[in-house]
Amino acid sequence: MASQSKENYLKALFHLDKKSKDISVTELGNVMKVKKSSVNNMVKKLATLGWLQQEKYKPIKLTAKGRKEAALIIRKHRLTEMFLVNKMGFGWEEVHDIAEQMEHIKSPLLFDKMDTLLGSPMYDPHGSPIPTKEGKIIKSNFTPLNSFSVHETVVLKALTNSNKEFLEYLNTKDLKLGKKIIIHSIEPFDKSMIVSYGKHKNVVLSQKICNQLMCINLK
Amino acid sequence: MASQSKENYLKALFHLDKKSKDISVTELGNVMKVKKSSVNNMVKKLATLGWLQQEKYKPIKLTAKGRKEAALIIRKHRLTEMFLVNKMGFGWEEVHDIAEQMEHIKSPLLFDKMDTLLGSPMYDPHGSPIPTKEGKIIKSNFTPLNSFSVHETVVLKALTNSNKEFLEYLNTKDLKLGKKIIIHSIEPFDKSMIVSYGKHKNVVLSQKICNQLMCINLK
DNA sequence: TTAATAAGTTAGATAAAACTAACAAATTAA
DNA sequence: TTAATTTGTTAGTTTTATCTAACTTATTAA
Repeated sequence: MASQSKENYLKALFHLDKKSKDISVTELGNVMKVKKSSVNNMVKKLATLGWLQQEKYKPIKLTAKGRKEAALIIRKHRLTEMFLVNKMGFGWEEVHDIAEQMEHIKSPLLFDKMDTLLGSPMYDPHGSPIPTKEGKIIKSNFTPLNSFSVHETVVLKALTNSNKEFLEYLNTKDLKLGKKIIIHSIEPFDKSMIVSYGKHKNVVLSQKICNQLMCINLK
Repeated sequence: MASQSKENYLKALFHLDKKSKDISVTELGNVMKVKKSSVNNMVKKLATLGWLQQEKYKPIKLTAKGRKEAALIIRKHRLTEMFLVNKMGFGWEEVHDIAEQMEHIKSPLLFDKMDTLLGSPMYDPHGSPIPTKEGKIIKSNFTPLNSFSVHETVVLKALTNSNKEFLEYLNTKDLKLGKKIIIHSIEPFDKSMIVSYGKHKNVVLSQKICNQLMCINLK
């Protein structure tokens, strides 16, 4: 059974892997907030666990085994977030730090129970897919609000970023997953959008915000 | 913020303190399953945290601060157990190991929420009192089934021991907290009792078992 | 295409929490 | 009351995960 530290590296590796396939020691160090010599050290240990492959001076490559292991940790994280929000009444902005600790708990039973009580949810409260018990992750076909055009109506399905400040901003705007968003216009110079959703009419959303709101076209 | 290891020592100290006031290095080592030199080392660190007082070759004395800190960890443990049983459908024999991990989670909010959802319970699923947020523990006036006499009727209120095997044994006997137990007779030589409770008539309970069933006289 | 810079590696140090082995103090038994 | 035993302490080692500093390889720019 792996230490919490190893599990955290593995998670970071997994997230970097999604973006770029090739992972650098420096990048991983930045994410983990440790020096690159520490990364180097740890990477050797993770290699002996079969979670990644490493050749001197070459980028780090996660193995299938490492990816699966990571997915199972992320499963615990996301199930916890869903449980905290849907069963315990937490706001979506409050659950990350708790899930960050709970994801290291060794108890298949606990997470199975959460899964059952939640009815095997496919997404967490921020719209991120929950990996299956087999470590499979469904690929969502959501695209940023940015990528849609004027007069389109879309549904907010997920966020690319779940940091507290962003979520609190969305709370002030009453922007929740599932909301139907109508795009009225797009400012040519700053790419901000004027949209309506629910009771909120002609709300301005900056490009930065729009880029983090993952949507699908309303059929 | 203290490490998990320190928190575990503190808990062990608290439980030993309840029994004997004076705590020895050897005793603590036995409970923690570490060598006494390790205990000695750790005790010095806990002393600098103000959790205990130590004089060379003298027994260890928990401070009020240490006792309070310990009570707050035990509060998290017992609230978790109660939550797992009452809100998630776990059996009382399944929750100890999970709570053992959850008690180290840093999130006052999580445990406040459990407390609220449970309606601020006074006891955990094994009948142990849940310390208050201020670190106070109510003293229960329960006594072992042993201590009662023939023809008395008592109510099972708590267990002195919550190990899995014992709890599974109680499950097979359908012995739950709150059951009214009538004492029919006591064997003079082995002190076993013949009792009835609920639908179960003339059940034999060994002295060892009776000693771990904490009851009160039915008024 | 060499020189500067960035990225990766190695060696040695530190802190936490455990260990073993040796020793000192306290307790118990002869 | 001395001797044996138990209990407690100290010193030095190990493992994990970090660090700094020095060094090597790779990449980028002049």
